[in-house]
Amino acid sequence: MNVMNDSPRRKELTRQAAQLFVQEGFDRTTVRMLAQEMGIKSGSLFHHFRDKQEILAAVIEEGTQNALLIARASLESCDHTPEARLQAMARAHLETLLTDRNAHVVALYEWRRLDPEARDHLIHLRDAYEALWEAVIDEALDAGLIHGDRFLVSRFVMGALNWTVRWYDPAGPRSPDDLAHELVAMITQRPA
Amino acid sequence: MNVMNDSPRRKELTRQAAQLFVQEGFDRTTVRMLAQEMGIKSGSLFHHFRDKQEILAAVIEEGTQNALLIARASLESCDHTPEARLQAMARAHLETLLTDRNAHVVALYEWRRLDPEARDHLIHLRDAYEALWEAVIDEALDAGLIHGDRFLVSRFVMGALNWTVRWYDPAGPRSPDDLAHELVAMITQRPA
DNA sequence: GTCTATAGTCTGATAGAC
DNA sequence: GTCTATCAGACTATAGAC
Repeated sequence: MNVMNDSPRRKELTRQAAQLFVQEGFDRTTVRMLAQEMGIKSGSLFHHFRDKQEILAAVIEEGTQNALLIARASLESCDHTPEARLQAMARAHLETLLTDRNAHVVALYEWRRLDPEARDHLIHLRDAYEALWEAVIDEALDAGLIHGDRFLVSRFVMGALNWTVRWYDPAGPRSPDDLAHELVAMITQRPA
Repeated sequence: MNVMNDSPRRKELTRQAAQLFVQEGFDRTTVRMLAQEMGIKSGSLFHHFRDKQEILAAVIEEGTQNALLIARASLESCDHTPEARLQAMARAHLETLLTDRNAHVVALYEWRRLDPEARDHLIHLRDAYEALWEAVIDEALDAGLIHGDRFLVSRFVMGALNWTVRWYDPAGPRSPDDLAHELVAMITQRPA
């Protein structure tokens, strides 16, 4: 069994697992469902992953890493104003949540299902992503664009964004970009 | 089996189930765990509830009903300004989520685990609670206290509040009331 | 790398005595 | 209203052939 490799095959299997975990939740997703989605039998799955937990860890690592990369790229290609940077972060966050609709959602909603060892391994990645957010929030606070406690504002903003997964309708009239714009408008107190 | 009764016994069992559902999640909570928490054997559990699903429905009904009652009471005993009312709603919401720490959390986080019939039965209760929120948001919008789209502002505010469950530390320095105050300050753009 | 077959465990739920 | 005993099915994971 190939533990901890990064083969393209494993990446693809991880992507398919993510989709099922979002649809059904980790606990309700059986190894048989995963295998079927991947077009193999359940026994074969354990050639690629040691156990079901390792699949979850792979999905969450992929989801957080991806969110981090996209957020960084987004920050590098936007205007250098606090408001533009805040908006870029919100848009990037929503796009990984609502457009890809898989690994990042799993990272947020199934984090508690990780066993302690996997959590210890992935917590640094998660911290890096949250640190990026807090830096951008800090800039907005320093510029007087928003007000309040840095820790609480970060948590509230991320919470508002994370919860969109529960109600957002991709077929509806609003794009993730619209949502990002409206959220920033809400906390910077400008009419949308 | 006593389906759909409201005996004090059943209420108490529902309360204990809620605690386990929050701790472990619905899927990972077995009927044996529930029975043990209740001080009976697993077979006896089915005298009070038809099946595991019915326990979940009872918890969610209890949690939403309670949130609705507390929110209404909170609105009736606060000042009649849009800001005070917004704060009262936020405080009530957080108190049912973070202080009771059971049934309302289950209502929010395990809603998707309800089977379709139970969802149909409970959706009106949930709608009533959300309508209360939207009314208070509307007042704040009309008064110019906040800006934006009524639907989006409601969803963002509720998301920010709901996500506190994931990070709030009851042993920390902040009370639910502090959080409510900071959230309202954030969206009304006043220094905390 | 995938298959078949299955071990071993846990699950929700039922039956019937008390 | 609670108990004991148990069923039938589903679950993760393994073994060994190809």
